[in-house]
Amino acid sequence: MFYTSKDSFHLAVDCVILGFAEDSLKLLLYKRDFEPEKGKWSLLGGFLKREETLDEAAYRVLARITGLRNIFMEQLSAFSKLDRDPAARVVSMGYYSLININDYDSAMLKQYGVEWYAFDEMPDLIFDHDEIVEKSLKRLKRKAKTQPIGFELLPENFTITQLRNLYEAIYQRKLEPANFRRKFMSMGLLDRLPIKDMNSSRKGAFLYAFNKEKYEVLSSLGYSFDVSRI
Amino acid sequence: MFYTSKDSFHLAVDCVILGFAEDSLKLLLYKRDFEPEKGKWSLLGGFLKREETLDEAAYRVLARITGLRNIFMEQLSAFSKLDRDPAARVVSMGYYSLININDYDSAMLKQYGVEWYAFDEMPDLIFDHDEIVEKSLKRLKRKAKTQPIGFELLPENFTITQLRNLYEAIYQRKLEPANFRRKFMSMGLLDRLPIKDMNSSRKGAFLYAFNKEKYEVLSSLGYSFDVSRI
DNA sequence: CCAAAAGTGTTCACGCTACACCCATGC
DNA sequence: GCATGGGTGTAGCGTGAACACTTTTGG
Repeated sequence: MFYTSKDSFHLAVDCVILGFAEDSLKLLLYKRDFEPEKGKWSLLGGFLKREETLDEAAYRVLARITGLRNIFMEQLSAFSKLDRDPAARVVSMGYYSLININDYDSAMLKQYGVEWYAFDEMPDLIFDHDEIVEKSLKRLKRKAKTQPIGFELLPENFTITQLRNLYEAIYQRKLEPANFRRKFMSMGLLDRLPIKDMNSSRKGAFLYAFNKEKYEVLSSLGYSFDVSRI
Repeated sequence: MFYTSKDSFHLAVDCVILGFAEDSLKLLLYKRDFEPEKGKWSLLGGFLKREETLDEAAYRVLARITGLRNIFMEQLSAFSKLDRDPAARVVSMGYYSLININDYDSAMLKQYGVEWYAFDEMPDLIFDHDEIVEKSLKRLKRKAKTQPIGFELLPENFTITQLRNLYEAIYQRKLEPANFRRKFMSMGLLDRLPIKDMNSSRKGAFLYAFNKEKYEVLSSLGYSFDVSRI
């Protein structure tokens, strides 16, 4: 039959799992307990199975380690260099996901040999995983400007200063506190709670929640989220 | 050995080849001369071979039909639904490329059974190829706003009106001629030639050329191409 | 009262919008 | 001279950038 004459390939998914804590972006890395490259650090990955799509495989890998479902996750791109995995020809689909680091069950960390790393303290990764990480950061930077995906990285309630710290970590530059606040307030997508966070200042800072429903309504009416010019 | 226990898959590439003529965007479609779905229209595609990357496979497919090389081409995303190809499990990587339709050797059209279609006159496509096409249009729309990729679709020399017609086709809305002209002129990336195109008006319209070198210099200095607000 | 973070006000400049207007030329 | 598309001028408005200022409260 026609198709059987064609080459076939192992297909994998590799996930860049991003979180935000202590005012900086982190990613979850895995210390390999199997060959090749046993003992070295890598992204979380796995092989595609016959009865699942790539997206399903990526969610399976994520859920196995973090226990989390219904997470923001997106395809990056395919990585298909001939010798990227020295042991065999493997084509890999890169994914990235954004998780609220507090939701993450830290008991899982030891159990699976995974660890959070800030980007400037990251060990060398195997294969072309550095390239996948780089791509995920670029994507996050681009996407955060026109879609409210930043909130995926924050707890449900947050102060404007926390939100600004997140955007400063993503954009990698300082943002004017006054103008940043006004910009986000003016979009009308943040609900102010009658609660103050008293940890960071004597005056206390109001907590806010992102109103996803309102975003979707406005979005469907043609309004666009745009924080590309802050 | 570890890897041999894993499933393996046929991998394909499918290319959305876009051109611009008669003030509208077109794509190159292929009338299949093999099963499955023989006689129906599809994107140009092919199977990945053992000794090539996905990008190489996409360029090979493009070159075979158009004879063109050094073309703008980019990965869209992977398509991996279980039954997308009824004959076998095939995971496909979608690509899109932008070509100057005049460079295209029209003798090839008949020889390979391919044809240009405007989007509103497009026949139904096989498998999930409509989805791939849709994705390519979305990508083009997004990308054209912050990168000068529109020029890939035009001949080397063009009038400002032609350029505006292209952007109107991409954005799918009318643009103010006066403001559009000023916006592009102010970027300093268009070289005016001492030649007028006399076809479209009595007065004649100057021809321009996109100065890629200047763009790359400015780009590396941190200036950004941005026509997102016209 | 003071320090420090939260939050508000205000000015300025730039760039987009809208539309009026001039230009060149073939008929 | 007039119709037509090419091209310029310009007033008004909105918004981002910068920075001064007020508020709150624990020490």
